[in-house]
Amino acid sequence: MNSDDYLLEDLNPEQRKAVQHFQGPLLVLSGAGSGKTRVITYRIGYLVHHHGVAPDRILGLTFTNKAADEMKERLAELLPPGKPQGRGPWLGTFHSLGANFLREYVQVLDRGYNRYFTIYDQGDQKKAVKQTMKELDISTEEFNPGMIASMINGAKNELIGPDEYRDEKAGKIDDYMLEIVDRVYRKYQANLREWNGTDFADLLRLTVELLGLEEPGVQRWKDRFEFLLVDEYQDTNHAQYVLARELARPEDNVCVVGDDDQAIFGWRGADVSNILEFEEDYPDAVVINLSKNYRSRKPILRAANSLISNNRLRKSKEMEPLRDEGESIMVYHAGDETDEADFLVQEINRLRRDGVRLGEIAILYRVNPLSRKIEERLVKHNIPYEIVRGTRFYERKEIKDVLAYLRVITNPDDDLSLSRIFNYPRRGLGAKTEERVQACADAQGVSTWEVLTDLEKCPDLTSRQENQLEEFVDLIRGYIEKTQGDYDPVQLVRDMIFDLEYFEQLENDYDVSSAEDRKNNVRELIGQIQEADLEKGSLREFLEDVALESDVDEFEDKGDRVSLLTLHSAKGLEFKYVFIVAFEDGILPHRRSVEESRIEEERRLCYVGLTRAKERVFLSYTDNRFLYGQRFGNLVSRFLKEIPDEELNSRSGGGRDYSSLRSRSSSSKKVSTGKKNWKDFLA
DNA sequence: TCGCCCCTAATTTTT
DNA sequence: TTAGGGGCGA
Repeated sequence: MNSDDYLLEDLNPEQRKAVQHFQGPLLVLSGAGSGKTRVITYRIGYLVHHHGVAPDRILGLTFTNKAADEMKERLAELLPPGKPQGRGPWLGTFHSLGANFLREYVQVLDRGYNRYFTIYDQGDQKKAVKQTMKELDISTEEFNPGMIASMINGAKNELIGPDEYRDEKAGKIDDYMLEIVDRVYRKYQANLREWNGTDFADLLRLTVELLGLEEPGVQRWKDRFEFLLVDEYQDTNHAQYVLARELARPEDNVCVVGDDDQAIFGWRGADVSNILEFEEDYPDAVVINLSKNYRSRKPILRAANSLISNNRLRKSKEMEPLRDEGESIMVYHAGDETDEADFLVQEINRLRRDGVRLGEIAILYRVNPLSRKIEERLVKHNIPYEIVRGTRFYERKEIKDVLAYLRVITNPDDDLSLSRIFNYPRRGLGAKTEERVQACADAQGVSTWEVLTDLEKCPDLTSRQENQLEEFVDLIRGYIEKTQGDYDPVQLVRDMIFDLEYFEQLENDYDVSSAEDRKNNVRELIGQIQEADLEKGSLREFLEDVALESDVDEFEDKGDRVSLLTLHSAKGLEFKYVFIVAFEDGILPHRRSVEESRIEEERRLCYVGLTRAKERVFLSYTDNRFLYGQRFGNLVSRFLKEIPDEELNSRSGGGRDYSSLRSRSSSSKKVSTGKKNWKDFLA
């Protein structure tokens, strides 16, 4: 025994095997509640302490910043004094790895990108696509820009570039559509280059492309990593799969950790087959199944096991409950959605009386609007709650506005950000003016800023327009100049907001409380810039990473509250008591998933929900649900009968008599027959 | 150009 | 129900 083997003490045999595995490919199937994070962090610790691997030769890839941060924390506790640590392992998301790499090497691609490229998020991307379509005279009514954007993303995630798109997709999608997407994709990509911008998918795609080049710097960077760990491997898309594969080469010291039963992001390009086929990709892979569940009481786990066994596309395995028996799953048949919410209130109060903290309770739902009614009743009964992941901080309009100003200042070619601030706060530069300037820029193949700084390039502007444009250019130029020498970024932003009369604009556009919220958000942003503890004179460092960090709630004080969240965002979390509401066909499984025959992912979603619970699960449904302004007659979820009866404990609640509502709803033309079935919805 | 009103569509979310 | 976008009149 080595003195470093203290790391192995608190691991079970399977976990220990995963931690001790040294070189070569390793697949760790980590069921819910099996101690996955512990295995990953211990494994890194063990590589360093036992095998003497230099920490900076280890790369750990995650999906979220949160997961990466958590790993860093746990690892800090783990790597006790002893060896000088030097540079630590690289722990981060796929995207941040790509972004960092590209900032250093993107110019090697020689396509006009430079290290100050802007990273566009999903919202920006949609706008960019829309603008591109306008330039191409493609109707944004006939073709939904969001849909085109997601098709482009889909292609990028499959590493299909604009030049390959047509050939790759020919025959797979409708010819007409193919033609449109092909054109938009090419032009969109050309625009990104011109604007020195990338979207999220490009961070991966361009990284993969660059790694394929023989450039010595690139190869040195790549060879720096000797051991690779990938968390949540079931969520990788093709680009991420290839990226991991390339980075692992040639030694293939790659350890992937994941659970095919928790793959719930197929709709955004994640490909379960990456994990299902790992053993084919790496024939000499060692496979370890972490099947011991430390989290849930037996009834919960038996229910979850039974449910998920109905999936066909999965590795056959079962979680083994280590915890004791417990209470059965309560199924509540509510009279209507109000009755359902009151059931929650009642049960939560009961738990509370038994000494349960509210923070140990979660209410999970399939679609966000379901939270409304619940919130209403929780408020009414004075139960504190928190919506986990509402609108993300960096997606708020006011934050995007301010960031857009900062981006334009550091990268004026960023047309998209420029367009965002062009007339906000309003300065009399309307859509027509913008359109005209953009058309000039487009015609000459240059960025809008280039045209703006030389208005002669754009002949047919009225003198009034010219004056206003010049004023705008002077404004931006003023800020650009301020960033040339030494300056205090926080002061710059404060001055800018003051000069722009940005707060006044907000006050003008929103009611008092909303404007106040928004102003506070801007103040919060300034606080974050301050906290970022910038090197003297650079906003750039802050802007570089800001697009990749959407974790909001770091700064909010977490009191003792019930958590309300979607099933998707519950992944990776655990609570003592879990309520899953609207356990109804059409909602879970969702109607659209049923229509598109994607039941298995819905079942996994349900599985994820159940396995969040440590002590007890409550399922509720109603055949009388008011949602989207209509009343629906839903059936209980088909998943209910996939859970053995003996694990269930059913109850029914009263509801109002809805037959009388028929007359009332007849005033609404839409609902003349009272209740509707999901089947009829949008039929 | 601005602002209001009407219409429509409505999973899931991270980067 | 409600948010967001487009159309239209001032």
